[in-house]
Amino acid sequence: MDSFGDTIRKLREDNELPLRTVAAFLDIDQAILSKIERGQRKPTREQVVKLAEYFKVKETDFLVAWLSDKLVYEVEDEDIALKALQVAEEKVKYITKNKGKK
Amino acid sequence: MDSFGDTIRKLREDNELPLRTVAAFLDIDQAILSKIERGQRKPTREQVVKLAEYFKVKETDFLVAWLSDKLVYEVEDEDIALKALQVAEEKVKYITKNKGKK
DNA sequence: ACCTGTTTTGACAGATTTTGTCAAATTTAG
DNA sequence: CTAAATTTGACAAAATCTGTCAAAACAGGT
Repeated sequence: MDSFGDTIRKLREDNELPLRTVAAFLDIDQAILSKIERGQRKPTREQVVKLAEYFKVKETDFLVAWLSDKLVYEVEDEDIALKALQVAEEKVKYITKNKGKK
Repeated sequence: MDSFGDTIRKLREDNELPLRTVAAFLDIDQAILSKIERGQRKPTREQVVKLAEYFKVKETDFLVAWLSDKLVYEVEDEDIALKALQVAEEKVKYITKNKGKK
């Protein structure tokens, strides 16, 4: 069960790229990328999109990994985490179902 | 499928209380409470807890409604919203399962 | 129409969080 | 030991959050 950070670290290491190179492509300091890879910082949506492009991964896959990480982060110190996620799921289903109506 | 704001508005109106009164209990301006009820502002965790106390509702129920609202807010303009929630659910299950280990 | 109390709106401000830079320290690989 | 790569932490600018305040809009009663 890898976090987004784990994923891009593996990709970067498999391609034997230094932080510097990838960070330059993202237009940020390598310190930030280092922290993102280790889960100390959350990347922005734009950075995730760029990373998908850079590593030639389906953008949607990266976005799902990133967004779900954010959700986990948001609920993780609540013991009602699971329940909240499930209720949120129902709400989203309800909302998309009634999209455009009324 | 009510949002947290809908819920407390109904409770307040059922008890025929003006915004002023409830807002005073929360120690905020009534303008904020008005916005919270209509979903224009997100209440803080502490406010949710106080509201549960005020309306004599189980704190957990309010926290679930509140947290799930926040989650919906966070994903709602992504078309991968549902998938992200589901992945987040898996991650949370995985994390709580391995709590205290390693 | 006119009061009176309630609610909503929007401009504003202070506090907090996010997002990043930079340089120094640490780690890793020869 | 050296050189490159990575990590750490102090700091700053920008963005977001949380609230106040006063004016505008609304609702009900007389």
